[in-house]
Amino acid sequence: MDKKKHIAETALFSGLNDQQHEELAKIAIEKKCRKKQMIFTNDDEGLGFYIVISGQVRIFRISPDGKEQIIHVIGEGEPFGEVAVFSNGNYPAYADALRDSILLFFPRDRFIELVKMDSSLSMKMLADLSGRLRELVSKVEELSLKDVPARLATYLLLQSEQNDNSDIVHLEISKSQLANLLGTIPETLSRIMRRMVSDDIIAFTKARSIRILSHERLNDLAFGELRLSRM
Amino acid sequence: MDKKKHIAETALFSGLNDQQHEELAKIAIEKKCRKKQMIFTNDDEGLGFYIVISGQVRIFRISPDGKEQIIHVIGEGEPFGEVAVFSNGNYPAYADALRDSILLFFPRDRFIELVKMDSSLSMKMLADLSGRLRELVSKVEELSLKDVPARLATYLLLQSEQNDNSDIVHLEISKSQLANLLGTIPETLSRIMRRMVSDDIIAFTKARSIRILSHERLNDLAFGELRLSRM
DNA sequence: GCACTAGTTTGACTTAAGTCAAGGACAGAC
DNA sequence: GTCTGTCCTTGACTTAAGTCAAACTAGTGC
Repeated sequence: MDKKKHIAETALFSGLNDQQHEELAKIAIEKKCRKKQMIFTNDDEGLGFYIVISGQVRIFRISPDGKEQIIHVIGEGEPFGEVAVFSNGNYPAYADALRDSILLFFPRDRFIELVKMDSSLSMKMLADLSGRLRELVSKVEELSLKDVPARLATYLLLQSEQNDNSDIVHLEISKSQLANLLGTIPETLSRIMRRMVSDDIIAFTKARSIRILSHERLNDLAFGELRLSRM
Repeated sequence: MDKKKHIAETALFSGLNDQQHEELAKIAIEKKCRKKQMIFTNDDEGLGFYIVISGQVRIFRISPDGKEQIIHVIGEGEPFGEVAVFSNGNYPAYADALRDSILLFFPRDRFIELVKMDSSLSMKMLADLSGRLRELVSKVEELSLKDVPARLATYLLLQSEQNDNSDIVHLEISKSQLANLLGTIPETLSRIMRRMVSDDIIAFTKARSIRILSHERLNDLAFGELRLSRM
């Protein structure tokens, strides 16, 4: 595998120069994991961070009675586990693979050496962590201040936006995992989708493909200006 | 006001040397604000970040119908607004003063110049943002996976822990604001406190002073291993 | 000390969403 | 094509917690 090429293609490191990519590739270790394989838990010491080269990883927490809350879904080219690199201690959550995945692992000590020597790399990492914080602030808002239909609407709009405001949203994760991401259970998600179909806001073209019938009404739903009909 | 002295006393910058404190003091601007004064909104461009020298600030989001979710309560010596410095765009939330406050403001452009020149400063900021991320991951977990009594129990245990596991917790914010922090409403908070008093888990010594009667049962409540009696 | 305002508590009632169970649909392996 | 296991849907029911309103308490300013 051409580690340097993959590193250069990530959003995180793409603005760095060839020499920097070379240095990063030197310390990066390729790791493969199978679907459902645990990558780290919150009992594990934070020995480094990862970038997904192929596949998909979720970062999540588990409650004592086994319920899961997904914090992030990490797609190709994206980093995860950075927090443990820059603050002593364990990883703050669990990470496992939603699909068979190939990862690059950056050992903490060696990576920190690079960061200390290279201010453009440290600026990249500061921007990365700040972006993560923005996401989490929004997630806290949604979990506290929005009901589940509004959360789903927000998610669908965001997926559409990442696809040039396309009418078709292809779910990149299963509905059960989507429920875990939205802070609800699969039963509730299923019911809400049915109500959105009944209200002509969305339609299902295939199992995991949703057509948005009205961006405007979906937007109103996301911002609390519309409620779903009861069934 | 001796800016350099205050900067040196903050957890964020305390490990830096005298010269660094000098540089930071040169760019820092003192700002005063009154209780309830808005410091920034999420429509404001992120021109810099702040440190609380005295007083108390909350970072929060508001829903369309006016409900508030507090993201962080910022006490003396603590920074806020850092996210906007390292990622382009607006501040990610609102900030206002819970008490009359004195702040130091660090303009974004001048601060970034310092960070780029000084790897120990960039490492400090990376650690700061990572600590913030840890807090937010826990908050997401609590809002999704814990009921309100467990959230309150968790909060009280944390306050106690920060006071050497004292039996007495003095609430540093009003109960209404505590409800906003815990993602609930004052009515619910009041009812749950009453049930905890009835179950002999806590007692009120004064309006804002809580005596923890059983750390163990409070801990069990926090981790879902105990439920409150109904009233 | 008094009046006013803000914060808190309490009651009655409603609702969003969870629990539990079972059936249906889909995907993968042989 | 068939079988098995997993994912998803649906129904019945329950519950945590929210809404609305009013009363009570605490804090502040004069």
